[in-house]
Amino acid sequence: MTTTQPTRRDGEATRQRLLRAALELYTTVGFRATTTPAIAARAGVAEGTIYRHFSGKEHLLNEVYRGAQHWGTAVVQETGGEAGVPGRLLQIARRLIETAARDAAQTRMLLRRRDEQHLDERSREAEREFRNALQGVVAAGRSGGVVRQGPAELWTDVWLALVAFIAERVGAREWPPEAPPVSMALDAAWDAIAAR
Amino acid sequence: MTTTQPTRRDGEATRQRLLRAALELYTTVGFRATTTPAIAARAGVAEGTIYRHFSGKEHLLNEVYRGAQHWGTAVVQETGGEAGVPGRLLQIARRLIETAARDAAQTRMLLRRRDEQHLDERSREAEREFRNALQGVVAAGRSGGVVRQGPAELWTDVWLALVAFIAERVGAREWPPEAPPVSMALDAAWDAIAAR
Amino acid sequence: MTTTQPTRRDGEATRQRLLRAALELYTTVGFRATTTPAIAARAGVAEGTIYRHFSGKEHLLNEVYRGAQHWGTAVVQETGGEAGVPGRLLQIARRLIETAARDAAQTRMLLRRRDEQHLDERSREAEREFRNALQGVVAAGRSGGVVRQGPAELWTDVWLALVAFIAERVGAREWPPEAPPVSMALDAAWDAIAAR
Amino acid sequence: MTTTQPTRRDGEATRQRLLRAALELYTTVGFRATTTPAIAARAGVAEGTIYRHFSGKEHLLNEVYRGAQHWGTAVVQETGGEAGVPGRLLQIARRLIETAARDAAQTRMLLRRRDEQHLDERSREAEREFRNALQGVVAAGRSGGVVRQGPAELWTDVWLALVAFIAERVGAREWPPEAPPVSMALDAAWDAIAAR
DNA sequence: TATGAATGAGTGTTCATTCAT
DNA sequence: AATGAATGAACACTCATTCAT
Repeated sequence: MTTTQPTRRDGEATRQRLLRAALELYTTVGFRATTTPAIAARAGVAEGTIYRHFSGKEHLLNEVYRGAQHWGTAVVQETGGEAGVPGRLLQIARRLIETAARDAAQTRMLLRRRDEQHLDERSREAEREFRNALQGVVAAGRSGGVVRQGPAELWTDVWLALVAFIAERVGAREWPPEAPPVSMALDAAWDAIAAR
Repeated sequence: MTTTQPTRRDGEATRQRLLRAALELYTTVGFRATTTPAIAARAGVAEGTIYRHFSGKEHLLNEVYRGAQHWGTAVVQETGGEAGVPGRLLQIARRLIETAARDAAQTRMLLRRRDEQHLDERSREAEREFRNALQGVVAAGRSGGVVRQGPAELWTDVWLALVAFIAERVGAREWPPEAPPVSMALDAAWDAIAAR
Repeated sequence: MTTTQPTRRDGEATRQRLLRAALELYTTVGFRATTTPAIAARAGVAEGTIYRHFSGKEHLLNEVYRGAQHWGTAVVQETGGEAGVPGRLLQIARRLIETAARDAAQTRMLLRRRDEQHLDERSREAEREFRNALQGVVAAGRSGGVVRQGPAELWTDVWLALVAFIAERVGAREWPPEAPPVSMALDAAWDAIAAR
Repeated sequence: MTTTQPTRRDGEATRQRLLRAALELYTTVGFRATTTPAIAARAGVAEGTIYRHFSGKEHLLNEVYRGAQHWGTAVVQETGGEAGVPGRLLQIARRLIETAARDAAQTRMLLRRRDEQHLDERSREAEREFRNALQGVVAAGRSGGVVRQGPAELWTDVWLALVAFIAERVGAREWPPEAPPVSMALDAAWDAIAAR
């Protein structure tokens, strides 16, 4: 038996539970409707405990948001290898969609476009990193002539809008992650930005 | 006598001002953050006056939402004529985008996908009407072989996701309605659903 | 029967009750310990009602404070006539002490030196007006040679410190307003600042 | 062996730091506004540590208060010698004012008249001791005919009210301890209670 | 029809105190 | 003796809704 650290009352677990509770609430009802009583109840702690780990509701939102953006950035960075740009985008989309099937909240948090007024500078920076990582892939496609002419930023956003749409459906359990509409919509996403 | 009833202190104007104020607030800050004090202040009436015209905040939201959906349905129905399906979709998109340039709120309200928990059955019905009207166009394209194989519903949603993306940019004044990115993205929207 | 105004629900009465409740609490337990539930309970209204009349606890404090300072200024201005400076100061002190006997809160609020961090600029200005009015009397005494040499401001503060001490005792019902200690202490207050 | 006990991890230092931190906070922001997080932070210990040394916030306040009163009593007792009553009072006042210049908190705590609701019986007793010690000096003056007729208690309070006023100014660094207003006000304090 | 004072449930946050370590 | 995570009651304040005018 490898005991898990001499335990020291472990406030880290509480922190994680709070982050998870907030993530789930934010992505289902939005920031305003996510109340501190609800977060605490879902995390199974007292309301005051939130403030031992975060300076406030907004701080908690930002931590959660940042986590999702970092994860998204990692997803982009981990793909690649021998695949060409279309294949790499497909890998990324598949990873996001698979995750959405298991954990709708995380993907939703990554792709959502809401409550931006409550995000701080570091969060926006994390978002930019994710976008830039993805845009790097698209720009490579543009250079290679497989992506349409025009700003890579535009095609990144177009492609992402469609992937977000698919992930939302999968996250909502309307589509299984391997169902035909997913593949069809992924084809459409590529065709939207592919050079003709 | 065709005059609008003379004696009635014409609360209709008040009603319209409330609808407009609510529309603008909903589309910028969301349902929860749209408070009755804010609606009343923006409409220039007392808070209690809201309840002369609507049974509550939720009722007001639904009226506003329904108005936008009906307008969207009308936009779809008014297009057509001799144009083929691609041309007709383009007409529709252009109408929505032009409106977004002049009045971001209306288009945003039509295309937004949020706060659905607060919508009543009639509102959902109005939304379905709009979707169906548009889907009729797309389905015609499918029958005509110009739209991809697969469910018309799917291609309607895909196309709409991209038009919503464009309208949002235009409504936020990031793109003028006639700027190149608009046309490019509209092309992409069509290519996403066009038969190859 | 002279009816008191067509009544129009009269929110002014509520405002006055809130001011009075706050005055009494502030002068007995201090600003921090004066809670909004306590103010509302003492005024016989709901807690939310406070915010219909004042922007917050701090605003309410300032209104109350200003009221006391204005009253103090009026007391100084209403005295005078044929009496010399010593007589005039005595008149002022007597008015303050009589009021303290009937209404300890008002005099306490006028003379208290606490919670200054919560006072706004207008309140400080009102305080300065009171001090200046009183200082005018003391300065006249200095010019007339009946008050000690040295800054009139200093002798104003010294005199006021002792009057505050007396008013506090009277307000606390430890001394009746006409009891010997009051007169003796008033003599002492004058002797403290009188030219020898 | 005169060494301070060697093994004990000397929590006495912690206790002193807590007393000092509390003293400084109480005298600047008051009892209610002095929070346990603030006390702990200023003392450089964890919040829970407070409860190793004191049963609660109120206990801590009382210890601090008692310390100040005992110090005040000692100041009174250490003066005297060949000086007459006026000289002795002046010595006392000077000691208090000098201390205020170096350590505003201690003198403020001795002379403050606030938060009495939180003081326990022993604290009130300590306060009475200080007052009595001082009153002994004043009573001696009365017997000797140099202090006014009337209760010694009254003249003690009058004199102390003015010394508190001076000490406050000095503690607030508005007056240097040797500046002319200090001497003038000290003269006034004596004249207030001196037999004519 | 319109008002706006009043309400009370609910919000985010603070803090004195406890307790396992 | 010391820590600091956890608690829950209390706080200042907001807001959707009601109702007398």
